[in-house]
Amino acid sequence: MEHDSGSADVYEQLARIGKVVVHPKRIELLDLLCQAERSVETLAEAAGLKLTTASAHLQVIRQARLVETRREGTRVYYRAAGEEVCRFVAALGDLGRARLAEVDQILRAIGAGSDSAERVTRAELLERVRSGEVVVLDVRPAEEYAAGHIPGAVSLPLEHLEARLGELDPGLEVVAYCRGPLCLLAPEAVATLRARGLRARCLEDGLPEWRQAGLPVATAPAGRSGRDTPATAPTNGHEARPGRRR
Amino acid sequence: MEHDSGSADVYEQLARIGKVVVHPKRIELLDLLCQAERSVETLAEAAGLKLTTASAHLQVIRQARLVETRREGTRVYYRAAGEEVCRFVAALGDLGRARLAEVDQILRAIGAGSDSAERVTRAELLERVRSGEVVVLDVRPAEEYAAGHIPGAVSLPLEHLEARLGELDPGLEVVAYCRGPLCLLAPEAVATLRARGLRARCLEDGLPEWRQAGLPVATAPAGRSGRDTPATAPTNGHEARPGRRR
DNA sequence: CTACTATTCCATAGATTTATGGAACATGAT
DNA sequence: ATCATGTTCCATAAATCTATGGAATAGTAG
Repeated sequence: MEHDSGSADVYEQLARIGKVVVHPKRIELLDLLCQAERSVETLAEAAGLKLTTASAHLQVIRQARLVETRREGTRVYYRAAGEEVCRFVAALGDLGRARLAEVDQILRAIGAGSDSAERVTRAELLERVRSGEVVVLDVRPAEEYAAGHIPGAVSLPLEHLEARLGELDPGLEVVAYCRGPLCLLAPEAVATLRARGLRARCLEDGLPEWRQAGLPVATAPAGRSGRDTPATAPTNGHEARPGRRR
Repeated sequence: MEHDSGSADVYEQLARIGKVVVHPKRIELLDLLCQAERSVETLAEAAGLKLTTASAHLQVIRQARLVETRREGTRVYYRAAGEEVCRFVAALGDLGRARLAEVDQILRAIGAGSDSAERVTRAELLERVRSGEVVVLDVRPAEEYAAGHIPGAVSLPLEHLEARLGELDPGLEVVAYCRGPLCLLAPEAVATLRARGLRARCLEDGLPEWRQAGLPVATAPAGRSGRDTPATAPTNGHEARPGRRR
């Protein structure tokens, strides 16, 4: 009564968004989509879902307008519908880490927890990469690197890390990054590297946060070179747009 | 495979939070709790719920650790469990306004939409209130004013606005604020004031955003009895000592 | 102690959601 | 045209969620 009917409608609308994040797999899908555009099949596989189930989930997310689609031949590519989506997912993760002891516990179990004294800040990384003191490692899957990465970073997906350890200059410190605070790829990579006697640290957060901080993002084919050709890949329009910050 | 089992667990935990915002009334409750601490009965009434239903919803929110409780005599007071909660609710609202045309439409219908050229920025308000050019009006219910308000603001709940119009100096411009971008109180107040020929504008956003911007928040009696020594320790001084209204 | 109040717990009927197989569609190749 | 592939739509059984009345629980006042 204190609230007009108008407000009630607003909350009803917002619940449409809530409906998306009530299911763990949908959060996972959304998280993946904040990294890069992907086809249904790829998403299903990455999230461990049957195809039809994944499609159903994607429909739910789509009805909330949190994703947009693009058709390429017979495939349909989904992508996050704007920066607010990524910001929302980030806020959800932050809240989880802050309030749910379980989340922090899980993360901490592999050294990704909040005992992050070991993490490199974005500012520090920017400075040290400029002076050539460190090598930046993108340990996410190659597609995600291709869709957008820190300029100058080398793509070395975690799954290939062991096999390609030799490519790293043992004299340089490694700074690894991945999808964000909830992602375990970089912490695992760092653990592996340290076990081999290399100096390695994680970047604070991941690529989405880097992007949201307004820092430059490069898109280029996944290759194994230190050099980058910041050519915009036409195969995905996700980060092609100059996205506003803040 | 690509994801370790650990990650799956994390998403499962985050879905606990999602479960809260899947129901419109729970979003509404959370929104109210970001303004001030409240008893179950008050919350039920404010959200238009039966008591047991409200209690049930609050249990769900509690299980996600998004609220904390405090017992005072026979009453139980709920409050938002930290600033991250308010930030999350704000992110949800932002996302809704950005992506769901329906939300913006509803808000716009009463002049609270994104055609906010008319809004006063926080910086502007700070400056102008210092030089005494404007009077700041808190049009939320008195309890919420008591729990925290912009220093120097006058409490004049919307429901009493018409009756107490005479108290306003017609020479000064009025800046009204309420709960935030989704709240309709201030826009309505401004509409009323303008209809009477007064100069009036809304503040951008509401008190939670003011607080999150790091600006000072005062807690004090609304104009009645009451101590104003913050007894609670959480991030923001949720303190209420209202004489029961009505 | 008893009476009373504010809240939570419990049981349940009714509504909604989920996973999934199979059918239907759209697109590109033959 | 026909076929193959990737995706969506549809139907459904199993699981989960919601609102609500009534009972149980704490705290307070006589």
